[in-house]
Amino acid sequence: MQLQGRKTPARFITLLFRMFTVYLNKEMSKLKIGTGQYIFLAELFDSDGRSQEDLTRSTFLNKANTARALKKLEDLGYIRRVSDSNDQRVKHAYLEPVAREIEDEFWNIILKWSEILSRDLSKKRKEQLLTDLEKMADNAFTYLERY
Amino acid sequence: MQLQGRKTPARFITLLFRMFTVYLNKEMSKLKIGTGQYIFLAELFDSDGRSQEDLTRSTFLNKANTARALKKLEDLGYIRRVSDSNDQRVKHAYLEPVAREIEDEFWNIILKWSEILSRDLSKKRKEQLLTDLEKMADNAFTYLERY
DNA sequence: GTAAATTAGTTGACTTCGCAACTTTATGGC
DNA sequence: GCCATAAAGTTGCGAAGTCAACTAATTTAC
Repeated sequence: MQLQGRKTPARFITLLFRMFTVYLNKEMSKLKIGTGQYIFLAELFDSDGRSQEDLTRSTFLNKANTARALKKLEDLGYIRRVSDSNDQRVKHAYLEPVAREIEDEFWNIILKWSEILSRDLSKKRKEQLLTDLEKMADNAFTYLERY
Repeated sequence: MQLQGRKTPARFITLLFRMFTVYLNKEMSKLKIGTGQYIFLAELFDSDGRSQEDLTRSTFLNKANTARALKKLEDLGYIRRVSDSNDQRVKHAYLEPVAREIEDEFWNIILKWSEILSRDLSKKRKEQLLTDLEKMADNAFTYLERY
């Protein structure tokens, strides 16, 4: 693969994301979900019952998009949305059993891609890389927070 | 920043891309371009006169999307599209002087983000990270090629 | 040399995403 | 308590992206 021109982290991340999207579009179609729903399912598998506002913040997507993606997941039967009893403005998203049924396959798709990416990297290198990726994400987050 | 749940390269890349998009949307609006045009301008600044097919392959976007994004860049006056004299099917995209005028500012926006990301990483660490990102991109590319 | 297959690009229909305006509910100041 | 403000979610509209069907030009097979 020949990336001509400037090699910056930003360029590689864009490229890696684009390739991941191509992969996801093919693999996730088996589970009847698209790239628009993938990220929300991942968040909910990590911790169920989050509010839309919370999901919006942790995905860095727009709240309008969150509302529509969750609506679609609800229509598909993967989640249900429940109003907070203390604050009627807030809606929490809860996974339905159907979602749990695909959870293993879902993570396998993500893990497979992660293995493809880190092929031929030593265990030590992989760990270092994950640490650095986390550091970058943290730096970006801190910057955007005080933007 | 608290990424709960599984820490895989794939998750971090998704997150980093999302944050980059938020940043780009704000910064690139100064140059009157959106995220849809950014990636094509970057490619053309790297090497001018590429064909749409070539740009489609190196961005991992859909050729339909390439056609429309270039049409928009053409309408904005940033590029012109010229048919190949040997193969009338092929169209090459060439940067117009107006595009060259914003090139420095364009790259500064990208470089600034790259610096934000790698803040507090040693020079050695940064180099290692770039090498590893390139390796991952190469692995992904190889995989998708023989998909 | 010509018909069939391939390739580059375009278009239509649809999904994903952002922005801004809106509704509804909650909070703060006085 | 009451009004202004804020906060969570929804909706309209336009931009960005995918897929599949199409057109036009080129290549391949015989």
